[in-house]
Amino acid sequence: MSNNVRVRFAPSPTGPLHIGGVRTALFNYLFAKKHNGTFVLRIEDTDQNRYVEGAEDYIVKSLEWCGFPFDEGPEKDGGFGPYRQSERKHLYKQYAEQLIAEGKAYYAFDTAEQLDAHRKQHEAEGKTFIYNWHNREKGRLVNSLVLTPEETQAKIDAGENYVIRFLSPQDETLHLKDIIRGDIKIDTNTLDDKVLFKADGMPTYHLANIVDDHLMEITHVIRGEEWLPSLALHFQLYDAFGWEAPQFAHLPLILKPTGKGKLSKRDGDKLGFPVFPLEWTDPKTNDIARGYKEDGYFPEAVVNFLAFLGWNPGTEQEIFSLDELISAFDLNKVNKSGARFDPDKTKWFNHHYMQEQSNADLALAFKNMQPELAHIDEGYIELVVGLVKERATFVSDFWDLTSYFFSAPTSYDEKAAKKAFKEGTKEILEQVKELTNSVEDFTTENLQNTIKGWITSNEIGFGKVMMPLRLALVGALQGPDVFDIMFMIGKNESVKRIENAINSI
RNA sequence: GGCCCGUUCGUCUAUCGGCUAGGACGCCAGGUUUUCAUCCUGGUAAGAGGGGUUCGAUUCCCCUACGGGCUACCA
Repeated sequence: MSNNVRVRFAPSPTGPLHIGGVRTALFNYLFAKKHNGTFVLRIEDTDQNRYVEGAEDYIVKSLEWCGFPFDEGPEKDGGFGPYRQSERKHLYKQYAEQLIAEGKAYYAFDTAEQLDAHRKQHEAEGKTFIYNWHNREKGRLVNSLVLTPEETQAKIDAGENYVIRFLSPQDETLHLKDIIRGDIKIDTNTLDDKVLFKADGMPTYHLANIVDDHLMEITHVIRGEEWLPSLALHFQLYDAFGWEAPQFAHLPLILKPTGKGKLSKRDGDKLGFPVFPLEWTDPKTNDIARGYKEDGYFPEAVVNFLAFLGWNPGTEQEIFSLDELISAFDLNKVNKSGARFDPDKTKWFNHHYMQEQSNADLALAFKNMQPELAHIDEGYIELVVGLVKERATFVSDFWDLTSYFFSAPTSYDEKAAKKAFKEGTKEILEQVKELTNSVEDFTTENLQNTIKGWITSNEIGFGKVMMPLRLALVGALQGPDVFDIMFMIGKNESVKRIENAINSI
């Protein structure tokens, strides 16, 4: 086996990629790049019933948007393809049969109904049904261990449905190794004889996974904690085949922001945040699930907060670019316990990355989003964005923050008007209008000098002038520096808005 | 029910036997901005409980409690 690190992200195309899956992909990517290794995408579509149209494409697009595309995968063969398990179908059966030939697996003919009845009966008796030697002894199970070879062959010849099950040993203690969790001991007597090969001719996840990881020379399996209970089986399978097992790392789960359980789509709907990277339209119901991209998150922000769900560098640095993550990443620093998802912190990250975007890029995004801006000069939008971006978290915040740069206020905030428009305000605004008109070279600085100078020399009080002036220009008591606003909208528009205010007091 | 994993501020987390238990988000207060927001400063708040081991436990071990996952011919 080569020394090159090879990891794989192996989702099932059963729907949009959950944010937890994106995190798993990210950790695989970081680990691979950290060790100059290869990041493989493998599509695990062995369950034909759950296949969803468009899901694979969605997965690929999601990884691209996040900024960590795979090195090897569907349509990108690195010499280990094909990368869809449905296209590798022909590979698996021989391995299952090899195990049968070696006495490490066996045929089972039990129907779903029979198994269900067994489980129900055990439950009624307060016992646990385990499909292994416990029940074999009683002869209730129909498989090649209790039937004679002739009976077994007869059933197969008759075309009866069968599965192939792994024969797990009696009275053994397995010692499993996990990079994140250390050593785990398992008593084989608690293990089911898992199905490796299904009646429909497809392998189960367990078989396909082990065969493919071996054939694709995967060195490290980094996956979610929900797989931990399968680890014993997987180790036994490697052992049964005589293959060297990769190293395993089971990532902690991402939990709901509040309440019990792991993060689900419903939490996002309920608390108002996406749980998918990209928007997804369900092909059957046409239901739309929102995505981080469409909600206005920057991929850098998504990557940064995802990286900190279950991992941290051990320093006090929290802002990391993808490259910085690669050099800082370490599987040994991954936490064991589940991480609650915090939508507020993701917003904080987005606000941070907003400040790092260029005004030109933001202006373009803003313009594309806002129909009112269709005919506005991009250079102007860029200047406006530069004035307000520090107070925005999303591009979609811009319109509320800047609409008065593009059109005059049509009303004045009631509370603000009460505060700003008082006795004598009308006269003051008349004067301000005159002053504004008198400024020849209409710059922020000249405006400021003129109006502030006038306030000071006449001892009027800044609040009495600045508040109504702001309200006249903006319509509310908010926004950046008043003189910046006047400069941006220009002399004529400034004068017009002051007049409007005078007329409405 | 059975098996497995976990447990530090409300949340994400640092600490790898010797600390006034650190940082970030959130929240609160003050300052800057003669507006609002940003920003800056400060504050709030934690090692589940009980036993051990040890000169000394958040840190190691055991029990309990709680949380999570798995328990399909799904991945």
